[in-house]
Amino acid sequence: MFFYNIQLLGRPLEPLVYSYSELLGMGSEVSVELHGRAVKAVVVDTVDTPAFVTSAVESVSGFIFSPQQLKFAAFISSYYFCSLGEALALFVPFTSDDEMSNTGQWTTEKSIALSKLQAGAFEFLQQHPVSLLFGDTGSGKTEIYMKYFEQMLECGKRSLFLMPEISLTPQMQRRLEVHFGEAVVMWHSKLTKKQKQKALEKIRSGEAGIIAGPRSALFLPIENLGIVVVDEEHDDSYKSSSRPRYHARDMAIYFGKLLGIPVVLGSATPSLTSYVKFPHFRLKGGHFQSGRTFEFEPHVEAITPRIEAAIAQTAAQKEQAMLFIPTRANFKYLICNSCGYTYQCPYCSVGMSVHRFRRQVRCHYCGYAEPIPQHCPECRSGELVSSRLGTAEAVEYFNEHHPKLRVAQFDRDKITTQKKLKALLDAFNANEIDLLVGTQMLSKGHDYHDVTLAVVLGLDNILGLSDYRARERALSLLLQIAGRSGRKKEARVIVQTFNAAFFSAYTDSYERFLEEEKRFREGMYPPYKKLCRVLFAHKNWEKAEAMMRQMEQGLQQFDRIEIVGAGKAPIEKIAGKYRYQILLRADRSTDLIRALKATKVPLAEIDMDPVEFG
DNA sequence: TATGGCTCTTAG
DNA sequence: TAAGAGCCATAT
Repeated sequence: MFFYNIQLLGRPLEPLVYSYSELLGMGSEVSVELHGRAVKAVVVDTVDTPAFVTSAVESVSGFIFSPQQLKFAAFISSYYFCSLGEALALFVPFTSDDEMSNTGQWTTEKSIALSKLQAGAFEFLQQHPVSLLFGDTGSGKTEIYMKYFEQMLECGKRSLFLMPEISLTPQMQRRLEVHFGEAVVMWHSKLTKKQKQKALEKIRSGEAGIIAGPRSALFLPIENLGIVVVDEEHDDSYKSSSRPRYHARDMAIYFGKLLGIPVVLGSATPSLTSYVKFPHFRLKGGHFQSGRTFEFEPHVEAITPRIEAAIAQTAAQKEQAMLFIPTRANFKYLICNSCGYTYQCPYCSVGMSVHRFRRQVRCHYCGYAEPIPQHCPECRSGELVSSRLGTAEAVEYFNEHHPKLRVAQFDRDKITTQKKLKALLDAFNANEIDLLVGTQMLSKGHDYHDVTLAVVLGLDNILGLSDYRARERALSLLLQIAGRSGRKKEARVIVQTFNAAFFSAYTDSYERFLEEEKRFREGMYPPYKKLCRVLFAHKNWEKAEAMMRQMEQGLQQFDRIEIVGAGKAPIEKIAGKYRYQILLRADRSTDLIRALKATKVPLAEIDMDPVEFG
């Protein structure tokens, strides 16, 4: 009988000991019984005969996690503070019915032609293990990636292409398939079981040459990988907001080092972190280098006469406009005009948003909804007035005041499926829509052919966040949205803000912003310092606070880390749980990890390199 | 005295 | 994470 340390997949547990009559290799995927139920698990160690009674491994699946995958998982587990079993659960195993065959034969339609500038960029990227392609929208970054993929295919290697969101995969798939046909495989968590199996078969057989998808694609069992490309590397969607709270861009870089293969990051508005850490190639130009004029209007978010006129005029010229508002629903808040009370969710310390069509107020954190209240529950006399304009309200406004204008709403409330997304983008590009009103969704790399007016509201709300990246986020958002316009024809960008001095200083050069932002971050924030957030959430606030204080005391023993703050989280309660947090800063992550490992208390949820501070 | 809901403990 | 034990409040 042999005894093994076994990690249960997806469970936050230390390894458990099981026995088996035969010798099992490290990384073997097995099925074991826990509480009378079969659970998938992985063999991670051999151990001596234990003093307690063990049960036997039920079955062996045949899939074996490679030494590299095990090493990768171990790194994720230690860096992001999760069990090895939780890290291993990220990886996609082959199942026994995935067929094995020979390596694929890849044929590409025709060689990808690059401009002189693009060729220069390509050469640059090839010379560095990790590099940043800092290219304006429309400057042809994708062709450069594709050239790299083509070259990989020629030497028999596969390429992994990461993008921030599932919603971006169909259009990229079409684009890749023009050149690479059947060698393209898209992977994401929303694929059906069948589609997943088909994709895995193609990966296993070697037919797949280019594997593309959002962050989960990083954990596919790809043999013979030659390059990893992380497109739109600045995008926060790469950071997982649940355990393991990994950053797929950072993990792609780690993985690339582990395999000894190049990693290419690409963005029109790169993160300061990548800009500082890696050599970059500046790819300028694109559709319309000077094809945008920016106008600034100092105003709180509202549809002003100037904006209304600009949109009407654009439509009159048979051209298209987009309107960005960082808020869903009709209004974000309902405020008492007598006592100033903001109508709050009973389960979360956030305001309820007004959804007039549904005649409801809804909490955007926990989903709780109720009929729109008529009177202030605090003073019982005041009227409730709505504030902070949202997309739905803007759409209704235009429907009412400009009935001939064809308006569509582009946000999470309206675009709930891939089908709806495609239908809307098709309609927009077929010129059946004059004005697209949307949230952050507008800023993602969807294809819009011919927008000549971009109106951007509410940036001050982002700039005003107490987040060290508020400036970076607000400016990159503006430039990403602006970049959706002016592709064929000169475009106008109207920015409603009281911070025109800030935005106007950088609209023509994100690079200049990055250079100046360095000074602001130096000695305080990433990439010059490491941050870590430790969150405590519990129904009982005393318990959450007690655990937080206990951990704070423990952390005070370490002198290479700084406790930036410890107390209530900015959003004190979500879904009935009270939240406390500790923010830590250090020069090196190893010091943070050492202190946290030694101090860990129950309830503590550790978020390394946080991107959210609420 | 049974039943459900909740919290806490523990898993091999 | 998920199941089981223990505890308390309330129904019966």
